[in-house]
Amino acid sequence: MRFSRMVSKTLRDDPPDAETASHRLMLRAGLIHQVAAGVYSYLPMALRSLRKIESIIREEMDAAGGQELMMPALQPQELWDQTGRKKAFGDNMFALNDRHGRNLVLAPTHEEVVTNLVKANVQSYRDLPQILYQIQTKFRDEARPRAGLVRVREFDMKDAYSFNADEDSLDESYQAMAEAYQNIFRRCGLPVLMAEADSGAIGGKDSHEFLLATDTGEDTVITCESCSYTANAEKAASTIPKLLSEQEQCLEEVATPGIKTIAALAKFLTVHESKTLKAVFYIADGEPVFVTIRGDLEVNETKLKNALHATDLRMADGEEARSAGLVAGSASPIGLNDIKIVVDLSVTNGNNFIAGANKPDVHYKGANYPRDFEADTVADISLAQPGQLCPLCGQTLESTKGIEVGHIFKLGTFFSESLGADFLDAEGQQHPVMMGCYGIGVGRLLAAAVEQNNDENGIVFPAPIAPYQIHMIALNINNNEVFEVAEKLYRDLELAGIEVLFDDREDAAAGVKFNDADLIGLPVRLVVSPRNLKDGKVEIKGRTDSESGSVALDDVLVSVQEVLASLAK
RNA sequence: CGGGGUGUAGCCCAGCGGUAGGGCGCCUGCUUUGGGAGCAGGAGGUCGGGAGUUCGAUUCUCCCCACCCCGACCA
Repeated sequence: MRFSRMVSKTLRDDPPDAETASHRLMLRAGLIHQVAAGVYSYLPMALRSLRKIESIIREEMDAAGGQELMMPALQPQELWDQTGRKKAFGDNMFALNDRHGRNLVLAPTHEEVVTNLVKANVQSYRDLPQILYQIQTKFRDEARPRAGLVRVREFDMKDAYSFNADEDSLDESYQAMAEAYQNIFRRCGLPVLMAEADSGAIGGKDSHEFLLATDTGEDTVITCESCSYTANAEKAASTIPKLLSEQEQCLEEVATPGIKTIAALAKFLTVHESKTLKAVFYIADGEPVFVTIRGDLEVNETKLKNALHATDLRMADGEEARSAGLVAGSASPIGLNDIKIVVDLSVTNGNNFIAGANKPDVHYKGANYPRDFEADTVADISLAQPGQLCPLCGQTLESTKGIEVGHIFKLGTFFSESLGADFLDAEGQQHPVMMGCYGIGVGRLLAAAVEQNNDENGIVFPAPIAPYQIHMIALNINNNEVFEVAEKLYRDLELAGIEVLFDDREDAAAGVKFNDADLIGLPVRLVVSPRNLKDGKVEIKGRTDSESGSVALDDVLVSVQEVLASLAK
């Protein structure tokens, strides 16, 4: 490709609205163009990268036994009513009417359609298992699109769906997909974290997320430094050091004037925060829930939601808390009636806690569970934190931010039961098909790759997904020799099947060309200039090399092939 | 949905109650070519939209819209 013919322009200034590196750099390098909030055009170079990622995904999906198909984005709402997911997605789903007034939606994902397709085509255990996949545009009306291509409303996504006769078979498909995912990210040149994940309201027993570690990621991953334990913070478990059990004390009021926070309480009474009880008040599916947890820990709302089997969970506001008889700063499960009480496991580990007394400026000391208050539910609802201990090996846990680029789920029979996708087993018994689903956000993966791979000068594309392999600059192209050598080299490289972006601009200064090359970030830069040609040489430099080298004109092709081969490893 | 911010040329921005400016980019010509060059000439704007105040509004007031950031949200 000739730079002079490219439709996209690089921007001299950083776009002021773009905060995250990938958003800023993709706009500056002319990879994407914003159309609306969370809606982008992919310019030719970004599309080339996207296609490369897609083709790696296709190869690995096919190798894992997947069959590609294409399904409509435009779907009847009725289909989503059958599974109840119209309501579940709510405002996140784009909905529209056709000319007859029929209700249609733009699909945020395709379980309904693919399950119906399988229902029509699979009747026997002999037809199973199946893995079907698609790479297509999906739509979600995100409450807040952000960070360029990281969270958008229209996006390119690979989704695979497995259909199995039983759990063992589902396990095999799930395992095959997990391995394919590892292959995909490795082949893209992207180190990925595979983390245990919350399976959500519909998910079955297993779920894993694939994340690229970046400081700007939306997800937090808890990892163990010494074993393989890796889990999304929403899901992660941790071992909390046991407290020494003391001789049980009596419940006794203690004056705590003006004390409203755990930190102030612990300081005032000169005890560790772990000797206090924290009280948090939630509304779960419209019903008030009182939660108590040790003062040094935080509530994990995902775990809480799961423990309550709730679909909607939020913190209660001050008014709701007051009307339930709670006193801000001194709230307590002790003496509470008529409210569901959830007690974190940590509260059963330790005794003689300092707890609120539901009276202003007064706390209890010597609070003990279950002597002094009851629980409707006791469960692990605490947020795993770095510094706590690994539930598998007991070593210290760490925390990393990451961007979720893939997610795999065992779905079970939710969709097949709602939509009647059954099969007959060898005994002639009818069963709903077991399902799994496996997604990769392709556009998001591109953004995450840029987010993870850049420096102060621009993008540093991993070679497998770079739009071109070579960025060739001709300096002083009006010089006849430069012109002829560069043109010939361009032809030779292309004939050798090497992808070249050839900066043939006549009017751009050397500095402009160098800066654009750094900004776009292709793996290898060649410079043809009068200075090097004097010695019969061409300059060659890897994007991450600090120094450039030079090679004789006749050896350029071989050198380039060698460098690219070493990058492919 | 709450909080904050921004809308002026392709991009980044300044400005002001009297009808709009700079830098970059773009076009023409000349000069120039190793890290965002120089000279000369030129094109390009319903100042986000609507209403109001005013002799006059890009500027003041109100309403709306769009976009960005934080939070809520993200099967």
